[in-house]
Amino acid sequence: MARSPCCDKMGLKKGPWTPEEDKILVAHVQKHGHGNWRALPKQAGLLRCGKSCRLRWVNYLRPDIKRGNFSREEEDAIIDLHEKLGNRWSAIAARLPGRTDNEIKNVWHTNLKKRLKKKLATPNSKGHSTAAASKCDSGSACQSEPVNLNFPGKISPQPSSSEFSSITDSPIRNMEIHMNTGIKDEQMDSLESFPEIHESFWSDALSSDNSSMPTAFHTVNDESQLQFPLSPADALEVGYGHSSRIDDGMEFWYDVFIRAGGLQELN
DNA sequence: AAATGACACAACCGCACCTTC
DNA sequence: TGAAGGTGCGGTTGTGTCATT
Repeated sequence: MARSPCCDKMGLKKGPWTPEEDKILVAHVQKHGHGNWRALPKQAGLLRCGKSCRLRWVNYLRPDIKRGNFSREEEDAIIDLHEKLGNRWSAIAARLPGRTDNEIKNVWHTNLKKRLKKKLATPNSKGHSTAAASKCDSGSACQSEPVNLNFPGKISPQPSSSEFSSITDSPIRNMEIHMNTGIKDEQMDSLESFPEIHESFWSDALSSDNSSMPTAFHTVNDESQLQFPLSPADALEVGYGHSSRIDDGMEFWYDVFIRAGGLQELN
C-alpha cells in the first residue's frame, strides 16, 4: 500500500546522532522501554523520527552490542551462514550474539565478499562449492544445483522446534533436496567425481547435534511420500543438514537444504 | 603538505510483512 | 475483508578516516 515515509515530516533532524541525543534516547528506553517507536521521539523530546530512533538503538546504543573488530571465527561463521541463508542479515545476526545485521552487512560488503572471491579465485582452493558461492554472491539465498543422489532412505521432515510446528501435523507430500558438497582442498585434484552418498551419511548428518542449525529430518521407508523436484516457489524450507565424514582417509563435507512442499495441500 | 582514492561504518530510504480496526 | 498504521529488513548512500601519490 502507498504510505508516506515517516521521516518526511518537516522539522525532524537527520544525519549523525549527537552524544546528547544518544543520552536522551538511552535514558528514555531504559526508563520506559520502546513499545512504540513512532511515539517515542515525541515522548523523549527528540527531533527524530521513530524509525531513526529505532535504528540508532538497535544498531548502536543497545547495551548487549559487542563493539570492535570481528574475530576470524565470527567472519568464518558469517561466510558459512551467508552461504546457507543468503542476504538474510537479520537471520545471520541472530546467530552471532552481540552483532547487528547492519554491522554484518557492512563487514560482508567491505571485507568478506572480497575475501571469498579471492579464495575462490585461488587455484586448488574449492572451499565451499564454487557454484554455490557465486550464487550466494548475487544476493539470493544460496541454492546449489540439485544433484542426483544415491538416495539411500527416504527423508521426511520431523520438525524439532516449534518454528516448524505449522507443518508437523500435516503429511509432507513432496520434497526437494539441494546439496552442496565439497572436499578438502588438497584432496580435490585426486578425485575424479564426487563420492556417492551412502546411508551412513544420512544417519550421521540427520542425527548430528548441530547447535546452529535445526536437524529436522529422519529417514522413512515409504518412497511414495516423495516426489522430485519441487518448485522452490511452492516450497517451504524446513531445515538444514551439515555433516562431514571420513572415507578411505579422505574427508568429505556436505551442506544439505531440504524443502518440503505442497503447501496448498498441507494447509 | 595537498590532492586523491579506497575503505569502513553509520544512517537513510523504500518496501514488505504483520497487526489492528 | 480490506484499509491503515507500525515495525523490521535489505539495499544504498553519505561521510569520516586513512593510505598513497
